[in-house]
Amino acid sequence: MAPATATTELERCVLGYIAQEEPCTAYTVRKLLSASLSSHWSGSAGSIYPLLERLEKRKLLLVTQAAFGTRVRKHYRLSAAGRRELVRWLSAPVSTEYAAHTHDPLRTPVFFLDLVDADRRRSYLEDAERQTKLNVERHRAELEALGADCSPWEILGREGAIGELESRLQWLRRGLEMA
Amino acid sequence: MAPATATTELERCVLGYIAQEEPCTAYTVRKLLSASLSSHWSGSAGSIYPLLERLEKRKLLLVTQAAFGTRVRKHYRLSAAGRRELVRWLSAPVSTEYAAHTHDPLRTPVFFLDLVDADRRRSYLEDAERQTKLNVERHRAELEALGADCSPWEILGREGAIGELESRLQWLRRGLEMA
DNA sequence: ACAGCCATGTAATCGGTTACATGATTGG
DNA sequence: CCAATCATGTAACCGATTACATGGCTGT
Repeated sequence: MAPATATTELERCVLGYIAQEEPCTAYTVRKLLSASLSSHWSGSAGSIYPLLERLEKRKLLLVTQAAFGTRVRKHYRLSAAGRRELVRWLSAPVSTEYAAHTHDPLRTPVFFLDLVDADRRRSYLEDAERQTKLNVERHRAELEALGADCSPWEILGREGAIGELESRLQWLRRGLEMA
Repeated sequence: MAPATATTELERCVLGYIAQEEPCTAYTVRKLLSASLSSHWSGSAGSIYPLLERLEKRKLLLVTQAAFGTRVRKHYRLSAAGRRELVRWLSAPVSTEYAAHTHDPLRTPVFFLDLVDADRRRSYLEDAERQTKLNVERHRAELEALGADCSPWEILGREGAIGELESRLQWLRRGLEMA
């Protein structure tokens, strides 16, 4: 009987990080998230520390405490239940909501571009293209800098993000031809 | 002096909808959002009614009330300030945070696929591919059903979503070759 | 009459953010 | 020794979600 474990995307992502890095601390997780080139999650303290407490309370994590001056430093590992939850996430079926998720903050405005003049349209699309190109380069550089020790799935994941940006770029260029 | 107008993406999107449909009601906006194939926004009552109140309080919207039995029905239009805010959104420069946004809920798990066996990897990727393909078809059908009366930018926007899904699909297929 | 949809809202909750407070460690 | 950085948290807020409550309209 799975107790209706409504796990958020971020919670599962953190489970994944911990599985790869265990034993590790909250700070490790935060650094991984804030190092990400995607602005989707910030890895702020206010999100991670309570999240880890939640996972611990749900017995998905095992904690070992070590002295750290006056404070304690907690090292997290996955529990058996945590590993099960992770495996569940990494198995079909994919939630239909996740599959239906399409979103691009640069795209939303495009739906309304007929409301402004051609100059503004051009300047919007040009700026969007310029910034997206920069981001593609950033992602490529990071991918290249990635050691050969990382898993092929890590590489594939990063290539997926690059693919997302490149399709966006190509699409913006079609927009520019129209503008 | 713009008074530090921190407008959310959803707020601006609603401004855009109202500009296209004015005068219109909260319900119109809700229907537009919930009809969207993207699961990013739900258009729930709890989000839209308070949001419109906020925009009204900030003088971005003009309201005319009409009798509706005991209740009132509010018709919204853009104010001059609302139109300015909208134009600002539809002009460069694009916020760097928006430009850096890359996210795909189907991709995140892929980073951790080395943690499970080949069977689960395959089943995950196959299911993801199947569902994504379905979504591409849904989007295409809607695009085709779209009347010729809509703006070319509306069409471009929808094609952008399709492009996002198609790049995802292509990428999932590369994953399947690896799995 | 009443079932079912159209339409407007509210309340509780939730998962994140920013900003703040504070302690420990390291390098100049 | 002091500044910067590493590291652990907390508090206030915020914008969304779900669930609920209610009223009005329409067709049978």
